[in-house]
Amino acid sequence: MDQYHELPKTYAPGEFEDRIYKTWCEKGYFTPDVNNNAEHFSVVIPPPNVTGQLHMGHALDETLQDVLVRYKRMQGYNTLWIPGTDHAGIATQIKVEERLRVEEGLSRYDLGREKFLERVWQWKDKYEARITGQLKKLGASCDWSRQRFTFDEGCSKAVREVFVNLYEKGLIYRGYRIINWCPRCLTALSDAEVEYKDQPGSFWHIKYPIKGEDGYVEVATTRPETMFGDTAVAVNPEDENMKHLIGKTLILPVVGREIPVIADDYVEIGFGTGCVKITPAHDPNDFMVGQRHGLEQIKVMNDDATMNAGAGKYEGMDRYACRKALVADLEAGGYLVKVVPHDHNVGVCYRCGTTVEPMTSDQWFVRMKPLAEPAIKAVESGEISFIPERFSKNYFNWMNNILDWCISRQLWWGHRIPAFYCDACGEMTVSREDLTVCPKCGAPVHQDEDVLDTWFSSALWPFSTMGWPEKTAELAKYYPTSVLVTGYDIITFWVSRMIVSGLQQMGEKPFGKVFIHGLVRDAQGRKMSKSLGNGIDPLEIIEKYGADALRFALSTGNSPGNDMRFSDEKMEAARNFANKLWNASRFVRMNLTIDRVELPDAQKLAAEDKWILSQYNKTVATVTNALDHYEIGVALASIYEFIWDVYCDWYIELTKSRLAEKDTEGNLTAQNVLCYVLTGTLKLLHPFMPFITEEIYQALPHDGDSESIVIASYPKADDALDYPVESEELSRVIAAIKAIRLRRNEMNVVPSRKAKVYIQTKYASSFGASTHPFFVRLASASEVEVAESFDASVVSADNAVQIITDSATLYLPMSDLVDTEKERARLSAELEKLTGEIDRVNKKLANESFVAKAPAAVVDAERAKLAKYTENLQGVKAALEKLG
RNA sequence: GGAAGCAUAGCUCAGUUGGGAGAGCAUCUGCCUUACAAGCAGAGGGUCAUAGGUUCGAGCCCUAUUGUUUCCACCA
Repeated sequence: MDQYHELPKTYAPGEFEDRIYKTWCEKGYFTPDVNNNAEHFSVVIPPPNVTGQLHMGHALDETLQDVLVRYKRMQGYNTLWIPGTDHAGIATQIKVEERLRVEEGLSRYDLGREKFLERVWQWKDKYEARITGQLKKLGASCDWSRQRFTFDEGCSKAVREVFVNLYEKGLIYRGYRIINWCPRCLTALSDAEVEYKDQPGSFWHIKYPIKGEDGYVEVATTRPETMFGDTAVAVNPEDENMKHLIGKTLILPVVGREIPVIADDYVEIGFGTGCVKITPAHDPNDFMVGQRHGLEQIKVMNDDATMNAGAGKYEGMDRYACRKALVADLEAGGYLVKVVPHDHNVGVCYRCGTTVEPMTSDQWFVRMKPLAEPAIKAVESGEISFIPERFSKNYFNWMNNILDWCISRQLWWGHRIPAFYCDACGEMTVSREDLTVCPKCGAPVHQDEDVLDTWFSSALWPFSTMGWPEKTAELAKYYPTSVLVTGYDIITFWVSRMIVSGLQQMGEKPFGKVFIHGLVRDAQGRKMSKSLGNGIDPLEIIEKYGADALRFALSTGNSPGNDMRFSDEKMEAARNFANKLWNASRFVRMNLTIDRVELPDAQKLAAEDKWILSQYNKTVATVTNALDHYEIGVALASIYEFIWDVYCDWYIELTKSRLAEKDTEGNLTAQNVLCYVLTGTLKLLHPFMPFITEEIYQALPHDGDSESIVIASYPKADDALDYPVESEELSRVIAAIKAIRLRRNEMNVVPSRKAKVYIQTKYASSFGASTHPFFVRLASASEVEVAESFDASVVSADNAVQIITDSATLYLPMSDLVDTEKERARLSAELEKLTGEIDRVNKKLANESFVAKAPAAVVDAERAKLAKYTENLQGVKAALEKLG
C-alpha cells in the first residue's frame, strides 16, 4: 500500500484541485488524437462573451457539458471539447467605451478607429485569460490546444467566405429599409436584439384638418413627434364611417404640408379613431403601407434621436423635448382633442436599454426565408432534436415567421463587411480579399465602414472552430458535433442560426442534439443581474466550497430546461456530500493492506458483499441509462443515494467486524469488495465531481487500471454482479435492525444499554445461527446481543418487548421497560393497520378486471404483499395472545 | 393576440413508458458508537392548484378553470 498516498483527515478541495487540473493538462488527456478510429463525441462550447467574467449561468452550462464530455471520454469515444470566446461586438464595445469615458474622458471618436480597436484587443486579451482561468478552475475538460475566438484569423476567414458565398447566391443584399436604431449605441439592431418593456405613455388625439372643408379627421398617436414625417393618413376601405374620406387631402397641423387619405386594410376597423397617420420612415408597419402606396419617406430625426431639418423649428431638439413642445403648440392651435393615458410596449436596446427608434437606413440583410426552409425540415425530420422536446416549438415559432436578418452594425468592433465602393464608377464589389482598387475601373476603393452582427460569426462556430473553409482533419473527424448544450434564452439568437449556416455551408447539420437548460436564479428566484447586484461569482463559491461542490449543486435536483435557484443551503449540502465521500474513502483507505484489488470468487463472498455488488450494479444501470438520456440530475441523485444511504450507512458498517479481524480471508474479501465498489462508484461520479474522485482514486490501489480516473473506463452494468437471493436475505436483516432501532428509540433506551435479542423466524437461512456473521452484524448495528437460539422459557409476555417484522418476531427481554398496557395498545394499532391493508389488497385482487387487465407483475406484487401482511398479522396476533 | 413552462411536505425541488408519493434543508427526540457533529439513530409533516373526463387503476394522459413565470408578435 505504500505506493498510494494517505488521505488527509479533512476534506480540503483547495489543496488539490489546481494541482490535479495541471496534471491532467500536462498528460494531455483533453487533447484527442484526430486519427484515433474510435467513434467521435464532439462539443463546441457556447463561447462566453469577452465582456467580463463567467457568471453562474456559464458555470451551469460548462458543468453540464463537462459531465457529458467526461462520461463519453471514459466510455472510450474519441472526445473533443473545443473551448473559445466570443468577441460580442456591441456588448464589448460598450464596455470599452464606458471605461474610456470614465477613466480618460475620451470617446471612441477621440481615439479613432485604429487606436480604439487596439484598446478593445487589450480588453479582450485580459478577459479571455480570465474566462479561461475560470473554466480551468471549474474543471472543464476542454482541449486548450484548440481554443478559438470568434474574431481570430481563422474565424474571420470563415466569416468572409460565408458572406461572399451568400452574396454571390443572392442571399445577402444591401437595402434601404426600416430597422431598429439605437440612438445611444448609434447602430442598427436586429429584431432579436430589441427587447420590449411595458411603459406608461399616452395617446395624443390630434385633429388633421381636411383641405377645402370645415371638417377634420382625428388621428391618435403615441409618438406625436413623428408627425413631421407623415405622408398620408390611412383608413380601412371597408369602414363605412371612414371610407368617404378616401382621396381627400389633409393639412398637417403646425407643418402645413398636404397629405392624402389612402385606403389600406392594415387599419383595423373600430380600433382607436379609425384613422392612422402613416410615417413610413419611422414605423415598420407604416413603412410597409408606404411601400404599397408609393409614399415618400421623410426622416425627421438624426442618428442620436434629435430632430432634423424635417422638423422645422424643432430642429436640434431631443425627440422627447420636441414631443413636449409640439404637443403644447398643438394644444395652443386647437388641434389637440384629448390625451388618453395608455401603457404600451416600447422596444429597447438589449444592451443599453435605450428606447429604440425605428428608422429607415441603408443596411445589409440576409434573405432568411429560403435558408430557413431546410433548417425547419432538419428539426421536423428529427435529424436534429431538442431536449426537452418542447423547445422545438420555440424554434419552429421563430423560424416559420422569420424575417430578413439585418446583419450590419454601425460599430467598430467586429468583422468589417467585405464590400468595397468605388467613388469613380459607383461600382460596389464584394470580395474575399481586401481590395485597394476597383476591379472595373482601377480607381481607388474604400471598404464599407460597418461591421457584421456578432451572431453572424457565432453562427459559424461549429465549423469555423475546426478550420473551415480549409478541409481539415478535424472537420472530417468531429463534424457534425454531437450535442450543443445551451440555455433556452438563445435558441433564436444562436441555435437557429447555427443550424441555418451549418446546413447551408457544410451541407450537414452542425449537431444532432440540442440540450437545453434553464436559468440560474438567486435564492429568491430572481434573475441574477448586475443592476440587482444579486449575481454570485462562481470563483468565490469555488474558493469557499470547492469546484466539485459547485458542480454538484448545479447538476443535482434540476431537470432539463427548468430554471433553478442557487443558495448557500444547496452549496452546504453539496459540500457535505463531498465530505461524506471523503471520509468514507479515508476509512476504506485506512483499512487497506492489499496492493491490488480483485473481486473474490462468489463462494468467498459474504451475503452482504453480494448484496452491495447487486446494489452497485443496479446503480450503474440507472446512472448510465439516465446519462444516455441527458438526465443529469437523475443520474447524480442515484449516485448520491448509493454512496450515502447504501454504501456508507449499511455496507461499511456491515464490514467492520471483518475488518477488525487480522489476516483472515474474510478480512481480505471485505477489503477487496469495499475497494472494488468504491473505485467503481468513483468512476460513476467522476464526470460530476472530477477532482475529489481523482484524488481518492489516486489513493486507492488501481494496478491494472488506468493511471488516471479521467481515462479509466466507465462502469457497465453486469449481470454477473447480481445476487437476488442474498439481496433478499439482507433486506430481511435490515428490516429487523430498523425495527429494533425504532422500538428502542420509542422506549428511550440509550444506545449504551445493550439487550439480548431472541429471534423467532422461518427464514433461518437469512438470520442464520448465532455463529453466523449476520448475527454479529445485526447485533453491532442495533446495539443488541443476539441470543444463541430462541428460548421460550426466557421470553415471556411481561418481560420482553416483542417486535414483529415481515419475516421474524424479535424479543428484547427488558422487563423493566415493558408496559403491558402500552404494548397491548401498540400491537392493537398494528393489528388494525394490517387488517386494513389486507382488506384493501383483497378487494383489489377480487376485482376481476384488475386481475385480468393489469400486468402480471403488478398482480403478483399485490399477492406477495398479501402474503407478507398475512404473515405479519399472525405474528401480531400471537404476540397479543401472549400478553393475554 | 399566439405559444410554452410551472403549481407536490414549512422552504427549495425530484418524480421518464399510468400500478399505493420521495430527497435536501428546516422542525422534534436521542446520541461525541473507534471514517465523518459538514456526523449517527429515529420521528412528525402532503385530499400532488380546482372541477370534470379516460382507465381495473391518475401526481403522471385528455378538457376546462384559477394563479404564476417565460418566449414570440405587437394596434397606430
